[in-house]
Amino acid sequence: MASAPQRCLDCLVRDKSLCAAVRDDDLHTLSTIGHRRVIPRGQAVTWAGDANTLCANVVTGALKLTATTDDGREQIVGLLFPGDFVGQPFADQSAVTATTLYDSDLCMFPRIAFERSLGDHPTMERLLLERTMKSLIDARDRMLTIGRLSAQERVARYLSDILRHGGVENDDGSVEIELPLSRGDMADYLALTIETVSRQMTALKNAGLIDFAKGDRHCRVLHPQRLAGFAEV
Amino acid sequence: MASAPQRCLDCLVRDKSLCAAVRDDDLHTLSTIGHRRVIPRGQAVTWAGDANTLCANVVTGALKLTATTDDGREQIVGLLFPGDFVGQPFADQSAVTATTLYDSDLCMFPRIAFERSLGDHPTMERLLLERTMKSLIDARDRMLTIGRLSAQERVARYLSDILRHGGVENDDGSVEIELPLSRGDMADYLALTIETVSRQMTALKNAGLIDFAKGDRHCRVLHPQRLAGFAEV
DNA sequence: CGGAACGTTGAGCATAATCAACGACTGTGG
DNA sequence: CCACAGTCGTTGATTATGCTCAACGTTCCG
Repeated sequence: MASAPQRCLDCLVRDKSLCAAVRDDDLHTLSTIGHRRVIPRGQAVTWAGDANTLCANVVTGALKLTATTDDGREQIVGLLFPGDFVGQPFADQSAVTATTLYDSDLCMFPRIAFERSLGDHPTMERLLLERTMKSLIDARDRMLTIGRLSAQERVARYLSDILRHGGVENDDGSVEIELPLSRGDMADYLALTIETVSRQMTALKNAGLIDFAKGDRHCRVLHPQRLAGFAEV
Repeated sequence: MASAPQRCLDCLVRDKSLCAAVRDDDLHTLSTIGHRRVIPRGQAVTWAGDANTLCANVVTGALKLTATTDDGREQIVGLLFPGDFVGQPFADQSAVTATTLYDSDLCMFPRIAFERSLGDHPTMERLLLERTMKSLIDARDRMLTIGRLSAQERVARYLSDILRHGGVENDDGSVEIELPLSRGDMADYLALTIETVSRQMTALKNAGLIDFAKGDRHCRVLHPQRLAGFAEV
């Protein structure tokens, strides 16, 4: 039996993606159906309502999952980062539109072939189940955020979430974070308008909680504790 | 090998619950770990944040899944009806509070034992995966509803959803529906207040779209098409 | 230089929340 | 049998939150 190709063994997300559930020896078949591709920033890889042909692992970059009304109102219903899985096995139609936020490297599989792989690798199917359940909890948690928190709380909560995942701590207790979303995308994520997001950011700045020394997308959180306090929940 | 007990073969949700993925011959082990219990209306069966010990199939009745803020703001993040599955395998903590909306008959399993059963029955695990993905789509769809629709649209959409699932059509094209939620629960479901829900219901009534001849919880939809039009999306 | 994308800020407004009162219905206990 | 409290739903008056519309600054890139 052929062994796994080096490009899979060396993959940046070998231990973070669904592939983590597959042993090196068994990686062969998966590797034959998957192919890597860099998708430029701002490009959609699946469209809500269209035929569901694609599954993929995010290797680098980030994507937003969006739902939209007929008249164009948009809601970001999920964010994907390296190691995350894109797509919905066993569905004929795509439920969401997936768009890259940066140039993103995806390891793409034809949906049908990927479904077969799931059947061949129970450990991978189990991991997908656990991740799907985790995504469901996230989605429900965001229903509470969107439905019941004030604009101020939503923004504070968003910053706190980012801080929890990838903040870099300074000596003085402040934390530096990179904001993966533009103000517009933050608005679509938090179900607000751009203007409201902007106003709440300046409000937090004026309150001395955060600072923007290095540009709009780089944020220094001066008082992580107090910020978390604003986020309630 | 022992065969499945008659109470399982005769079960109301034999073909609708996760058990539908298990053949009669294999139902034995599942039947030994499950026990039926009627939970009175308004009682919680899992609490968000508490130890996650329970999984169950809904046999009769209905439940709401809720998330709440520290200060008591509530959001209904899901509704469960006969055949639906309650619980989250592989998690130590419950993410949501599940509360009965009516006296409800549940077929309950200890979580750990149920997880073992999932491993023993790949077809059931597959069905759970598909249902979890379906729930995720529902949750994301509701994020759009809650985040981007007006009060009027949310209420119209809610009624349309119910109509689609279990409306009884009359000769004249109107459709009768039973509302499973009180105005208060509708408010928590749609991220509105009771007053706003009430006002929107009367607005729809005054617009000649719906009628309440048989009480507040029974609704006659006079113009399903036009109602759907109000729901946009 | 001009234009596009992004972000901020201000003024005014609209939608839904809040606060309050009231009616209908149900079950309980005197 | 009635009084009573409790739950549920409706309606009105007022307010506040966040949206809309508009202007303007900055950065980046052709």
